[in-house]
Amino acid sequence: MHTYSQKLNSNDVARRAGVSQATVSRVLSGSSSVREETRNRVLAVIEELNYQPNAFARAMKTSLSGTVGVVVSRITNPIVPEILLHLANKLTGHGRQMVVWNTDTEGEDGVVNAIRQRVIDGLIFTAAGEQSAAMQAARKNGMPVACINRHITDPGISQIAGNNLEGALTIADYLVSAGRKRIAMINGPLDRSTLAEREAGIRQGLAAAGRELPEQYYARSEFAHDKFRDLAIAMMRQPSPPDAIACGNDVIAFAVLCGLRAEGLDVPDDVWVTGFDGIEMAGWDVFDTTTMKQPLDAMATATVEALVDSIENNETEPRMVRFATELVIRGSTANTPYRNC
Amino acid sequence: MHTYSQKLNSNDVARRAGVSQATVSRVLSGSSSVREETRNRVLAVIEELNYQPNAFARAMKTSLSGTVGVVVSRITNPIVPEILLHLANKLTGHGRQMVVWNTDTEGEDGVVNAIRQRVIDGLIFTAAGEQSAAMQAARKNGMPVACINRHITDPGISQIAGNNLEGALTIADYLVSAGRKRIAMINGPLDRSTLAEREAGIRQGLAAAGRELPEQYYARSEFAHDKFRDLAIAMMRQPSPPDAIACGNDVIAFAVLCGLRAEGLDVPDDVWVTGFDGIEMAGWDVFDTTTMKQPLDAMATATVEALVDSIENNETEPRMVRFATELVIRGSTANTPYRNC
DNA sequence: AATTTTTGTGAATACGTATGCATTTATGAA
DNA sequence: TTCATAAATGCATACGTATTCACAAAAATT
Repeated sequence: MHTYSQKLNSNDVARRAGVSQATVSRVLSGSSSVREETRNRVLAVIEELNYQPNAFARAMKTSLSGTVGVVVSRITNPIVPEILLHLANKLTGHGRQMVVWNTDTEGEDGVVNAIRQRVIDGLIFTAAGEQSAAMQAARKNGMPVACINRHITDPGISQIAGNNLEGALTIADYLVSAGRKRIAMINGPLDRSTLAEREAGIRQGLAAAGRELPEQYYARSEFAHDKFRDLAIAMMRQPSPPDAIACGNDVIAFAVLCGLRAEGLDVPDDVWVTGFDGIEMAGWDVFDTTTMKQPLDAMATATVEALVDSIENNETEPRMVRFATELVIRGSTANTPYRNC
Repeated sequence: MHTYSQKLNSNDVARRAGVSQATVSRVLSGSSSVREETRNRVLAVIEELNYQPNAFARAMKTSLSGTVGVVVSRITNPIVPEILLHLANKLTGHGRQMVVWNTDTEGEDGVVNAIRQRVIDGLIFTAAGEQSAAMQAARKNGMPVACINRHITDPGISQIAGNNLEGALTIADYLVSAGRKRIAMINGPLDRSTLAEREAGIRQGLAAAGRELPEQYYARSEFAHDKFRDLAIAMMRQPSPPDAIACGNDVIAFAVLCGLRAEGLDVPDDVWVTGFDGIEMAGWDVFDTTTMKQPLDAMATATVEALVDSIENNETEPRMVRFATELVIRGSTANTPYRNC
């Protein structure tokens, strides 16, 4: 038999330690100096009674909850859990919790309420949403915000992302220098800054080689596996199909590979495929996708640091960080060496 | 120019509406009866001032936060985001928020603290963890708990899962009746009830057909893509390789398919493969995996209902629900019709 | 009309912590 | 030793809500 841990408060601790409640509070928050001996006595009682400070009372006084919100657009997009994993690890390291909102299916009401009620100390955006209700609510309520893997025009907000333009330039150069003649691109919505920047990089890279991205080698659709798959099929059924398809990200590349497989085409013999992001699945044999790897771990670290500094130290200077990406060559392109200049 | 929404409290509303603070509280919580006219007047002022009740103060009084915790083992396992998506939707429908802990990399300290401090009203377990620190802490602190997609021996906890045994029996019957002669199984850790139950189902199903699962056709490893992949390769290199591999779940099946592809084997000509779960990716062309689909949406609904009832209505009777699964036949097995008896 | 019951409302209090202010104790300089 | 200064601690209060108790008014019952 056991009893639920009875509700203790700092007064109980204070009484037993022979100090005032204020001292207990000071020991816990470390805000003010407490004599070594007194501190140890209090800590011993806390240990002995198994006392846990009341998070709500603390939050009410400080207006800080220790919780950070994360807004994602589609949690089932495989890159999202990878990002969430890193964010959660970093936040845990700061003694913070993570609330997740999936705006795709939930809508934004939940986040907006949380912002207005300030039940979170700060917000991380993975989803686009420059003009989203959540972003506007955050701005209006003066809530610290950081964006990971997205660029927005507001210069007052910390933004941590990979260098998509440079990465895409490298991909274009890699494909051109490997002798690909008819390079195509399949991309997703351009209101996602990552995809827009990568497309710009591919176009720019081709132009630098005196090439271009002709209309019939370019296709774009909203974000849906089957749509990308069908675009790939349609593209390869053209009279003169491309011999390389650069995709806006790995997930698009997977869908394209599915389409090619459905058409009975061989990769890389018939056509090369490249992705972008370097998510785990890209290394699986069935995909084996050449990709541009983003350092998600470092990006998550930077994002959390920026946000936490903004929360704890009233740091107002936004941080704009671009991380270098790394070309990972795999079987979806012939195994040719490539020296990045 | 704008100002941040100034901090209002229920006293401000009360004053402006010409009532007492208690009445404002009653209007908001709906706990007690308020005259129609008074209520409307208060609501009008709330609207006018754009007042938001303070969630922390409310939480302190009621000892309820409106937040539910979800414990997952590995958020990057593709079935996890699918489950989280459904859970989040249902929780949002109940006006609740979701905190996620990924015990694989974060450890359990975060959850345990949250439990002890009661910053969450209830907890949903996706991860195993019958003997986990979090589960024990939840029990010790009398926190409402529900398990989805996992079975634990504690009969005092609501458990919602698919009928793994029946589903696996069906798979075995399907493979046998389709004429597969050498049926193998590749599985993950048996301390995951889902995998254990499915293995039992396969064995039982084979036995019912007068067959068995010989040692050389059975392999198991911890949960890691490469391990499953290598197990598949090793199994197919045997003198008399199997002509069908039943996998503990879809993700294992994906790894097996990767191994088969690496070996240059054809599916389903050389060997059939089945998964279990029916996650989205199983329908992608590169996998095209025959699987046993679990009704995750319904399962999530049942889980959240059980937990919320337990929280709000002090419902103590645990709910044990098993959902029927559905065989989805795809290209990883020859497209033979199957009549489930 | 007189009584009982119900309904609506206000005053006061408690939840558990952090912190400004006042006070005591320790420390160091003269 | 004496005084000035710094460090350590206690007292009291505020954070914003929910809720008990008391009471008045209205409704229902006799």
